[in-house]
Amino acid sequence: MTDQLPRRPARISDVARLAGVSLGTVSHALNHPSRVRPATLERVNDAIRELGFVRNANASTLATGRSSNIGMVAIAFGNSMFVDIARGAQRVARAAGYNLLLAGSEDSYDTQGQFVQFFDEARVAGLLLAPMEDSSEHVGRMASHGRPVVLMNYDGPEDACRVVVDNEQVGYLAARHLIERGCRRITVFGGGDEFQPVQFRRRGIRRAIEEAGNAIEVDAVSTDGLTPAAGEAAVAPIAAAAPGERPDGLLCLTDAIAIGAIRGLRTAGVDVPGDMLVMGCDHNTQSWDGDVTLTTIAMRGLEIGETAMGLLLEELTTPPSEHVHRRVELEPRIEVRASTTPAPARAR
Amino acid sequence: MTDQLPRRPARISDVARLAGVSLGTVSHALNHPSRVRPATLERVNDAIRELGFVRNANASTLATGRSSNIGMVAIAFGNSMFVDIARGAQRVARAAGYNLLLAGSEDSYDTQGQFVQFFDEARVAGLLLAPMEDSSEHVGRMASHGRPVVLMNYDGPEDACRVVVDNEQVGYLAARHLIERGCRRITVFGGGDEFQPVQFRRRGIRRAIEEAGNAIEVDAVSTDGLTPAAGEAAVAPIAAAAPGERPDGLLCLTDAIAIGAIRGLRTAGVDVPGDMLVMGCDHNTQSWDGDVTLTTIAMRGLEIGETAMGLLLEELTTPPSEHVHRRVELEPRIEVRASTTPAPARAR
DNA sequence: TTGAAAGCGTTACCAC
DNA sequence: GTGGTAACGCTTTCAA
Repeated sequence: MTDQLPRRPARISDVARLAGVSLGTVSHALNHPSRVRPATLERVNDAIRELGFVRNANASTLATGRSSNIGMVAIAFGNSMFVDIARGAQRVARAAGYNLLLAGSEDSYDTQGQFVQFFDEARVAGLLLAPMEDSSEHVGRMASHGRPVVLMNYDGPEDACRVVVDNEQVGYLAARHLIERGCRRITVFGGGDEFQPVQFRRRGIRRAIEEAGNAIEVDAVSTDGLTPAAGEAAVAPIAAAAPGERPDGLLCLTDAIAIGAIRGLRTAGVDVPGDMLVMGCDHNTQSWDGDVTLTTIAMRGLEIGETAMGLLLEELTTPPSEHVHRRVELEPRIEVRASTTPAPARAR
Repeated sequence: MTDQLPRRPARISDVARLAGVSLGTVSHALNHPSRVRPATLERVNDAIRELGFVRNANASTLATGRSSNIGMVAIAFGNSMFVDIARGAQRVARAAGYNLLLAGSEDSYDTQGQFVQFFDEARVAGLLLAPMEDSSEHVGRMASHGRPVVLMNYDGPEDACRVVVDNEQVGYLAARHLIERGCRRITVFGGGDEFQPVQFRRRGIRRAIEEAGNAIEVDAVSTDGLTPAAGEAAVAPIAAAAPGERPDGLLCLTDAIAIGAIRGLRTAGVDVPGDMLVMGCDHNTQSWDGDVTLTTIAMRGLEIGETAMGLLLEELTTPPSEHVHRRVELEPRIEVRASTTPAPARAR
């Protein structure tokens, strides 16, 4: 099959020599087959196969100045929304002849910057970025090098196209759901106020509460982080309160926190959903490993990815002078599950 | 901040001119700062900053013939095990100064081949591959170009290092769990016999059944695919059977199928875990969106990723003549949840 | 310590 | 149609 290991890969010139044609002809055969006589083409292809030749994309990008690679850096693929986004973007990219390269920033702005730099150095055609905070600096760097950036899931001052989900509506839907299920005393649970989606969700929650008039009592408990462990730790006082003293609904600002909270409550003997309804907000299936399935809000990741890649491709094929940045907003949807469905009403 | 958009990015020669040194000196400043006089270095760095210079990695890779990028292609990141693998690999790669680039083959051998080709063209240093079937062809191609490949989660004839989880043990643990929980009539549920992990799991199931003597009645139902929808469709006859006629335990060969099966059973009025215990096998949190939390087997993805990247880095730094391929096998662990925990025994 | 110059593998333009 | 040949931007060796 494969001959001896050719430590040095075959080059176009090797193919040319073997096929008995010139280097330029091989290049033509590769890039504009129609401009080459069929017989010659065949000889070239035979030589390519025989040598196991694989074109060097680095040289190619260097020579042409263009690349068919698009980079995507997301907060963390541990959050399944970003996996969905990646899948949606991937699909659209491939259909258009582009490759999507993925990198996870692991929740760190520095790491995000390193990956942006990496893709910049790799001279990708464009970048999809799902940041966690104002990333004008990173966006600006790419843009000043002529590489378009589309932001996802973040609304900031950056000068770029973006696709977001209406996070105020996320909070609104969540709060209204608990109210409709009979909660009169709701605790908004979780930290992360430095993250924009969380801020918006809080605003939506407020709107739902106001709509419900004075009927609802609300307070807030902060967690130290957004992990299940943080949720479990911070829920202890609530779990320890007397039945009459504790909230009947826990609105968690992320799914990860919700899972931890449920674990903490049940450990302390508070039943979910029997004694308290609990829900999450961000459809992070990766977090769904608790004992109870979680009501949450679907973030439509697939569509975010598809839309964002669509905007990027559009920008790629439009003269910069004619391009106008756009902002697309998608509506979230609630997904009701066991954690807010007390036994009597529970589907069997 | 950023000046006019320099449609053409700054090159080393631009930096050299601005700093008043030669091109070679700038390159030295970039790659061997210690060999450059501090004052010169500073002038160079100022120029770099001023011009917003970003090194062209394509040119660099082309000139040196080496790359600090490693590619990973996995079946699909919709399966959370592969996300875990990627995170583990990422961590180890970065610590060693490598970048990990991710691509999802979306369950298609062709797509996998295209990404392998892509990484081959990009001249990555090495490749992590989580294939779904014999990929000797892809492995061989990379290997013959001097690029090491480490396989993950697959045991095939390929000539390469690999990290696998003991899938026979997966099946064994699953079956023994159901037996211990009192099941006497178990249906092994799901298709995918063309996939190696599934084959191994079946073997382990058989071993557990044999160990239990003649006490256990077993049969098998095939699904048409591995999706929740396939599981839901195929479970209909079981759900329709009279209580005395149906199994008391359903051992699903993947989590995705299990979720579908549970949905189908409950829709038909069969309670899980009340009337029947159901479990999955592959710890795919992405599938966990049913009404009941799922007992499953943890696949230790993080460790697979870390170990595989470790092997790859080792191979990268060993002369090919001295390298000997290794196979590392990790032991799975069971995670018990609601779908196999009937009410009486259920933790509250 | 710095500079000049020869590649790295492709592409693309221009002759033939 | 095909064959030269000059870039592309960087690294690295060798001299100065």
